[in-house]
Amino acid sequence: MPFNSVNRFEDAEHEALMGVWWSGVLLRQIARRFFRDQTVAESQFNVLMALRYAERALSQQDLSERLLVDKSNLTGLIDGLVKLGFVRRFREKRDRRFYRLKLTGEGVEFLEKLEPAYLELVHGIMNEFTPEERTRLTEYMVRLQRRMEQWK
Amino acid sequence: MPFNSVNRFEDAEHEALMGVWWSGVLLRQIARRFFRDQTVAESQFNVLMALRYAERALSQQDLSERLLVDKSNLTGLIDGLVKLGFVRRFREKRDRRFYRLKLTGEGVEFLEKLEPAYLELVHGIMNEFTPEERTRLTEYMVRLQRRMEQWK
DNA sequence: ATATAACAGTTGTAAAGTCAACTGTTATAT
DNA sequence: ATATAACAGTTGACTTTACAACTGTTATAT
Repeated sequence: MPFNSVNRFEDAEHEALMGVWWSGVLLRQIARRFFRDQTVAESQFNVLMALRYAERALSQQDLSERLLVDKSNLTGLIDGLVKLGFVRRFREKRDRRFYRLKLTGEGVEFLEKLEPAYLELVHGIMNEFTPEERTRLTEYMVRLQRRMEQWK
Repeated sequence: MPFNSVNRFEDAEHEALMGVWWSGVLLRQIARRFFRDQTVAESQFNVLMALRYAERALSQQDLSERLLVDKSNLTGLIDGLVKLGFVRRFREKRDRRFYRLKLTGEGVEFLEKLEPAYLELVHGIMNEFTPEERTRLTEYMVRLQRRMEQWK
Protein backbone atom coordinates (compact mmCIF):
# COMPACT_ATOMS: atom_id res chain seq x y z
CA MET A 1 0.00 0.00 0.00
CA PRO A 2 2.67 2.57 0.73
CA PHE A 3 5.76 3.66 -1.13
CA ASN A 4 6.02 7.19 -0.02
CA SER A 5 9.42 8.26 -1.12
CA VAL A 6 9.56 7.92 -4.83
CA ASN A 7 6.16 8.12 -6.36
CA ARG A 8 6.18 8.07 -10.08
CA PHE A 9 2.71 6.74 -9.78
CA GLU A 10 1.17 10.16 -10.36
CA ASP A 11 -2.16 9.94 -8.67
CA ALA A 12 -3.18 12.63 -6.23
CA GLU A 13 -5.87 10.55 -4.56
CA HIS A 14 -3.46 7.77 -4.02
CA GLU A 15 -0.86 10.12 -2.69
CA ALA A 16 -3.26 11.55 -0.13
CA LEU A 17 -4.38 8.15 1.09
CA MET A 18 -0.80 6.99 1.32
CA GLY A 19 -0.13 9.97 3.50
CA VAL A 20 -2.73 8.79 5.94
CA TRP A 21 -1.49 5.23 5.76
CA TRP A 22 2.04 6.31 6.39
CA SER A 23 1.17 8.54 9.27
CA GLY A 24 -0.61 5.62 10.83
CA VAL A 25 2.43 3.41 10.47
CA LEU A 26 4.69 6.00 12.05
CA LEU A 27 2.24 6.59 14.84
CA ARG A 28 2.09 2.92 15.68
CA GLN A 29 5.85 2.77 15.72
CA ILE A 30 6.13 5.70 18.06
CA ALA A 31 3.45 4.27 20.32
CA ARG A 32 5.15 0.91 20.46
CA ARG A 33 8.39 2.50 21.54
CA PHE A 34 6.69 4.66 24.08
CA PHE A 35 5.13 1.63 25.73
CA ARG A 36 8.18 -0.56 25.53
CA ASP A 37 9.43 0.32 28.99
CA GLN A 38 5.97 0.68 30.48
CA THR A 39 4.11 -1.84 32.59
CA VAL A 40 1.45 -2.40 29.96
CA ALA A 41 1.66 -2.81 26.22
CA GLU A 42 0.08 -0.37 23.88
CA SER A 43 -2.88 -2.66 23.24
CA GLN A 44 -3.54 -2.94 26.94
CA PHE A 45 -3.29 0.79 27.36
CA ASN A 46 -5.96 1.13 24.70
CA VAL A 47 -8.21 -1.12 26.71
CA LEU A 48 -7.63 0.85 29.88
CA MET A 49 -8.37 4.15 28.15
CA ALA A 50 -11.51 2.83 26.55
CA LEU A 51 -12.72 1.61 29.92
CA ARG A 52 -11.83 4.81 31.64
CA TYR A 53 -13.59 7.14 29.28
CA ALA A 54 -16.58 4.97 28.49
CA GLU A 55 -19.97 6.24 29.53
CA ARG A 56 -20.84 2.88 31.09
CA ALA A 57 -19.29 -0.45 32.02
CA LEU A 58 -18.25 -2.21 28.83
CA SER A 59 -18.24 -5.85 27.85
CA GLN A 60 -15.42 -7.45 25.91
CA GLN A 61 -17.64 -7.35 22.89
CA ASP A 62 -18.08 -3.59 23.32
CA LEU A 63 -14.34 -3.18 23.52
CA SER A 64 -13.87 -5.28 20.45
CA GLU A 65 -16.09 -2.93 18.47
CA ARG A 66 -14.64 0.26 19.87
CA LEU A 67 -11.03 -0.74 19.50
CA LEU A 68 -11.51 -2.53 16.20
CA VAL A 69 -9.78 -5.55 17.60
CA ASP A 70 -11.12 -9.07 17.30
CA LYS A 71 -12.86 -10.16 20.46
CA SER A 72 -10.66 -13.23 20.68
CA ASN A 73 -7.71 -10.98 21.44
CA LEU A 74 -9.43 -9.34 24.32
CA THR A 75 -9.53 -12.53 26.36
CA GLY A 76 -5.77 -12.55 26.79
CA LEU A 77 -5.37 -8.80 26.94
CA ILE A 78 -7.85 -8.50 29.76
CA ASP A 79 -6.47 -11.57 31.51
CA GLY A 80 -3.22 -9.66 31.71
CA LEU A 81 -4.86 -6.53 33.03
CA VAL A 82 -6.75 -8.54 35.63
CA LYS A 83 -3.51 -10.14 36.72
CA LEU A 84 -1.99 -6.69 37.06
CA GLY A 85 -4.93 -5.67 39.21
CA PHE A 86 -6.03 -2.90 36.88
CA VAL A 87 -9.33 -4.41 35.73
CA ARG A 88 -12.00 -6.67 37.19
CA ARG A 89 -14.64 -8.76 35.45
CA PHE A 90 -18.12 -8.74 36.93
CA ARG A 91 -20.61 -11.37 35.87
CA GLU A 92 -23.97 -9.93 34.97
CA LYS A 93 -26.75 -11.71 36.90
CA ARG A 94 -29.46 -10.91 34.40
CA ASP A 95 -27.50 -12.13 31.42
CA ARG A 96 -24.75 -14.51 32.26
CA ARG A 97 -23.27 -14.38 28.81
CA PHE A 98 -21.15 -11.35 29.36
CA TYR A 99 -18.99 -9.52 31.84
CA ARG A 100 -18.98 -5.93 32.80
CA LEU A 101 -15.42 -4.74 32.90
CA LYS A 102 -14.39 -2.18 35.44
CA LEU A 103 -11.18 -0.36 36.15
CA THR A 104 -9.90 -0.78 39.67
CA GLY A 105 -8.48 2.02 41.75
CA GLU A 106 -5.01 0.80 40.83
CA GLY A 107 -6.00 0.91 37.20
CA VAL A 108 -7.08 4.52 37.39
CA GLU A 109 -4.01 5.41 39.40
CA PHE A 110 -1.79 3.80 36.83
CA LEU A 111 -3.39 5.75 34.00
CA GLU A 112 -3.05 8.98 35.89
CA LYS A 113 0.60 8.33 36.42
CA LEU A 114 1.11 7.62 32.74
CA GLU A 115 -1.00 10.44 31.38
CA PRO A 116 1.50 13.32 31.61
CA ALA A 117 4.17 11.56 29.56
CA TYR A 118 1.57 10.36 27.13
CA LEU A 119 0.12 13.81 26.62
CA GLU A 120 3.54 15.31 26.31
CA LEU A 121 4.19 12.95 23.44
CA VAL A 122 0.87 13.72 21.78
CA HIS A 123 1.32 17.45 22.10
CA GLY A 124 4.89 17.25 20.96
CA ILE A 125 3.67 15.80 17.73
CA MET A 126 0.56 17.86 17.25
CA ASN A 127 1.98 21.29 17.87
CA GLU A 128 3.10 21.01 14.29
CA PHE A 129 -0.34 22.42 13.54
CA THR A 130 -2.15 25.61 14.35
CA PRO A 131 -5.48 25.28 16.12
CA GLU A 132 -7.31 25.94 12.86
CA GLU A 133 -5.32 23.33 11.01
CA ARG A 134 -5.88 20.89 13.80
CA THR A 135 -9.59 21.42 13.63
CA ARG A 136 -9.60 20.88 9.91
CA LEU A 137 -7.45 17.79 10.23
CA THR A 138 -9.84 16.35 12.77
CA GLU A 139 -12.75 17.08 10.48
CA TYR A 140 -11.02 15.38 7.56
CA MET A 141 -10.28 12.32 9.62
CA VAL A 142 -13.85 12.03 10.79
CA ARG A 143 -15.10 12.18 7.24
CA LEU A 144 -12.49 9.73 6.04
CA GLN A 145 -13.40 7.26 8.74
CA ARG A 146 -17.07 7.51 7.97
CA ARG A 147 -16.31 6.89 4.35
CA MET A 148 -14.08 3.94 5.08
CA GLU A 149 -16.61 2.33 7.35
CA GLN A 150 -18.70 1.65 4.28
CA TRP A 151 -16.10 -0.88 3.21
CA LYS A 152 -16.24 -2.84 6.44
CA MET B 1 -4.06 4.97 21.92
CA PRO B 2 -7.51 5.23 20.41
CA PHE B 3 -10.97 5.45 21.90
CA ASN B 4 -12.72 7.45 19.33
CA SER B 5 -16.36 7.28 20.21
CA VAL B 6 -16.78 8.74 23.61
CA ASN B 7 -14.10 11.18 24.42
CA ARG B 8 -14.54 12.90 27.69
CA PHE B 9 -10.84 13.39 27.57
CA GLU B 10 -11.26 16.91 26.21
CA ASP B 11 -8.06 17.49 24.36
CA ALA B 12 -8.19 18.73 20.82
CA GLU B 13 -4.62 17.71 20.00
CA HIS B 14 -5.29 14.25 21.21
CA GLU B 15 -8.51 14.07 19.29
CA ALA B 16 -6.80 15.05 16.05
CA LEU B 17 -4.04 12.52 16.49
CA MET B 18 -6.55 9.84 17.34
CA GLY B 19 -8.28 10.64 14.10
CA VAL B 20 -5.12 9.85 12.21
CA TRP B 21 -4.54 6.73 14.25
CA TRP B 22 -8.02 5.55 13.66
CA SER B 23 -7.95 6.19 9.96
CA GLY B 24 -4.79 4.16 9.79
CA VAL B 25 -6.43 1.25 11.57
CA LEU B 26 -9.42 1.31 9.23
CA LEU B 27 -7.19 1.57 6.23
CA ARG B 28 -5.20 -1.45 7.29
CA GLN B 29 -8.38 -3.37 7.78
CA ILE B 30 -9.69 -2.48 4.36
CA ALA B 31 -6.39 -3.34 2.75
CA ARG B 32 -6.26 -6.70 4.47
CA ARG B 33 -9.66 -7.60 3.14
CA PHE B 34 -8.85 -6.40 -0.31
CA PHE B 35 -5.80 -8.64 -0.45
CA ARG B 36 -7.43 -11.63 1.15
CA ASP B 37 -8.47 -13.20 -2.13
CA GLN B 38 -5.45 -11.99 -4.03
CA THR B 39 -2.35 -13.99 -4.89
CA VAL B 40 -0.12 -11.88 -2.66
CA ALA B 41 -0.63 -10.49 0.80
CA GLU B 42 -0.74 -6.80 1.43
CA SER B 43 2.80 -6.77 2.75
CA GLN B 44 4.04 -8.46 -0.39
CA PHE B 45 2.15 -6.02 -2.55
CA ASN B 46 3.93 -3.23 -0.74
CA VAL B 47 7.24 -4.82 -1.62
CA LEU B 48 6.27 -5.16 -5.26
CA MET B 49 5.15 -1.55 -5.46
CA ALA B 50 8.29 -0.29 -3.78
CA LEU B 51 10.40 -2.24 -6.25
CA ARG B 52 8.38 -1.10 -9.19
CA TYR B 53 8.54 2.59 -8.47
CA ALA B 54 12.04 2.72 -7.09
CA GLU B 55 14.60 4.74 -8.98
CA ARG B 56 17.12 1.91 -8.79
CA ALA B 57 17.44 -1.74 -7.78
CA LEU B 58 16.86 -2.01 -4.04
CA SER B 59 18.37 -4.25 -1.41
CA GLN B 60 16.32 -5.83 1.35
CA GLN B 61 17.80 -3.27 3.68
CA ASP B 62 16.55 -0.47 1.41
CA LEU B 63 13.11 -1.99 1.43
CA SER B 64 13.18 -2.29 5.17
CA GLU B 65 13.80 1.44 5.48
CA ARG B 66 11.27 2.46 2.87
CA LEU B 67 8.48 0.25 4.07
CA LEU B 68 9.26 0.72 7.74
CA VAL B 69 9.31 -3.01 8.19
CA ASP B 70 12.03 -4.85 10.04
CA LYS B 71 14.53 -6.38 7.66
CA SER B 72 14.07 -9.80 9.23
CA ASN B 73 10.57 -9.90 7.82
CA LEU B 74 11.72 -9.24 4.33
CA THR B 75 13.55 -12.53 4.08
CA GLY B 76 10.34 -14.50 4.13
CA LEU B 77 8.29 -11.95 2.23
CA ILE B 78 10.74 -11.95 -0.64
CA ASP B 79 11.19 -15.71 -0.51
CA GLY B 80 7.50 -15.91 -1.26
CA LEU B 81 7.69 -13.44 -4.10
CA VAL B 82 10.64 -15.29 -5.58
CA LYS B 83 8.69 -18.52 -5.38
CA LEU B 84 5.81 -16.82 -7.18
CA GLY B 85 8.25 -15.75 -9.86
CA PHE B 86 7.60 -12.05 -9.32
CA VAL B 87 11.01 -11.08 -7.95
CA ARG B 88 14.61 -12.20 -8.39
CA ARG B 89 17.62 -11.72 -6.15
CA PHE B 90 20.90 -10.81 -7.78
CA ARG B 91 24.11 -11.11 -5.83
CA GLU B 92 26.31 -8.08 -6.09
CA LYS B 93 29.85 -9.05 -7.16
CA ARG B 94 31.51 -6.00 -5.66
CA ASP B 95 29.90 -6.39 -2.29
CA ARG B 96 28.66 -9.85 -1.56
CA ARG B 97 26.77 -8.76 1.50
CA PHE B 98 23.62 -7.73 -0.28
CA TYR B 99 21.27 -8.53 -3.09
CA ARG B 100 19.78 -6.33 -5.72
CA LEU B 101 16.13 -7.15 -6.01
CA LYS B 102 14.41 -6.94 -9.34
CA LEU B 103 10.87 -7.41 -10.50
CA THR B 104 10.42 -10.00 -13.20
CA GLY B 105 8.15 -9.56 -16.19
CA GLU B 106 5.56 -11.66 -14.39
CA GLY B 107 5.86 -9.38 -11.40
CA VAL B 108 5.15 -6.28 -13.45
CA GLU B 109 2.35 -8.03 -15.27
CA PHE B 110 0.79 -9.05 -12.01
CA LEU B 111 0.87 -5.51 -10.69
CA GLU B 112 -0.67 -4.18 -13.85
CA LYS B 113 -3.49 -6.65 -13.56
CA LEU B 114 -4.14 -5.69 -9.97
CA GLU B 115 -3.85 -1.95 -10.43
CA PRO B 116 -7.36 -1.17 -11.69
CA ALA B 117 -9.13 -2.78 -8.73
CA TYR B 118 -6.65 -1.24 -6.38
CA LEU B 119 -7.13 2.23 -7.77
CA GLU B 120 -10.86 1.83 -7.78
CA LEU B 121 -10.71 1.15 -4.09
CA VAL B 122 -8.45 4.12 -3.44
CA HIS B 123 -10.59 6.48 -5.46
CA GLY B 124 -13.77 5.15 -3.93
CA ILE B 125 -12.44 6.23 -0.56
CA MET B 126 -10.81 9.48 -1.56
CA ASN B 127 -13.61 11.00 -3.56
CA GLU B 128 -14.92 11.96 -0.17
CA PHE B 129 -12.73 15.02 -0.65
CA THR B 130 -12.60 17.85 -3.13
CA PRO B 131 -9.31 18.37 -4.94
CA GLU B 132 -8.51 21.31 -2.68
CA GLU B 133 -9.21 19.32 0.44
CA ARG B 134 -7.17 16.46 -0.88
CA THR B 135 -4.24 18.73 -1.48
CA ARG B 136 -4.49 20.13 2.00
CA LEU B 137 -4.80 16.67 3.49
CA THR B 138 -1.70 15.54 1.66
CA GLU B 139 0.16 18.57 2.92
CA TYR B 140 -0.91 17.90 6.49
CA MET B 141 0.20 14.30 6.27
CA VAL B 142 3.60 15.25 4.92
CA ARG B 143 4.11 17.67 7.76
CA LEU B 144 2.88 15.19 10.32
CA GLN B 145 5.23 12.53 9.06
CA ARG B 146 8.18 14.86 9.11
CA ARG B 147 7.35 15.78 12.65
CA MET B 148 6.94 12.19 13.74
CA GLU B 149 10.21 11.13 12.21
CA GLN B 150 11.94 13.10 14.91
CA TRP B 151 10.76 10.53 17.41
CA LYS B 152 12.27 7.60 15.58
C1' DA C 1 48.47 -6.48 9.02
C1' DT C 2 45.17 -7.31 12.02
C1' DA C 3 41.64 -6.40 15.19
C1' DT C 4 37.35 -4.05 15.51
C1' DA C 5 33.26 -1.83 13.61
C1' DA C 6 29.70 -1.79 10.59
C1' DC C 7 26.74 -3.77 7.39
C1' DA C 8 23.16 -7.21 4.89
C1' DG C 9 20.77 -10.92 5.45
C1' DT C 10 18.88 -14.98 8.18
C1' DT C 11 17.05 -17.43 12.10
C1' DG C 12 14.39 -18.06 16.27
C1' DT C 13 11.29 -16.24 19.62
C1' DA C 14 7.55 -13.73 21.20
C1' DA C 15 3.64 -10.46 20.88
C1' DA C 16 -0.41 -9.11 18.61
C1' DG C 17 -3.67 -9.79 15.38
C1' DT C 18 -7.37 -12.51 12.39
C1' DC C 19 -10.41 -16.20 11.68
C1' DA C 20 -13.12 -20.34 12.47
C1' DA C 21 -14.92 -23.44 15.60
C1' DC C 22 -16.43 -24.32 20.02
C1' DT C 23 -19.18 -23.71 24.88
C1' DG C 24 -22.59 -21.81 27.42
C1' DT C 25 -26.50 -18.54 27.76
C1' DT C 26 -30.52 -15.96 26.18
C1' DA C 27 -34.01 -14.58 22.39
C1' DT C 28 -37.07 -15.82 18.78
C1' DA C 29 -40.25 -18.14 16.05
C1' DT C 30 -43.59 -21.39 15.16
C1' DA D 1 -42.90 -25.81 24.54
C1' DT D 2 -39.28 -26.53 21.95
C1' DA D 3 -36.21 -25.99 18.25
C1' DT D 4 -33.42 -22.54 16.16
C1' DA D 5 -30.88 -18.54 16.01
C1' DA D 6 -28.18 -15.04 18.11
C1' DC D 7 -24.92 -13.58 21.37
C1' DA D 8 -20.43 -13.32 24.62
C1' DG D 9 -16.57 -15.29 25.50
C1' DT D 10 -12.78 -18.78 24.83
C1' DT D 11 -9.65 -21.75 22.34
C1' DG D 12 -6.50 -23.14 18.73
C1' DA D 13 -4.33 -22.58 14.23
C1' DC D 14 -2.22 -19.34 11.53
C1' DT D 15 -0.18 -14.72 9.87
C1' DT D 16 2.23 -10.64 10.53
C1' DT D 17 5.42 -8.05 12.81
C1' DA D 18 9.45 -6.64 15.96
C1' DC D 19 13.57 -7.67 18.20
C1' DA D 20 17.82 -9.91 19.46
C1' DA D 21 21.34 -12.92 18.25
C1' DC D 22 23.70 -15.01 14.77
C1' DT D 23 26.67 -15.67 10.01
C1' DG D 24 29.22 -13.93 6.53
C1' DT D 25 31.27 -9.87 4.23
C1' DT D 26 33.46 -5.34 3.89
C1' DA D 27 35.36 -0.96 6.06
C1' DT D 28 38.04 1.33 9.43
C1' DA D 29 41.58 2.23 12.79
C1' DT D 30 45.83 1.70 14.80
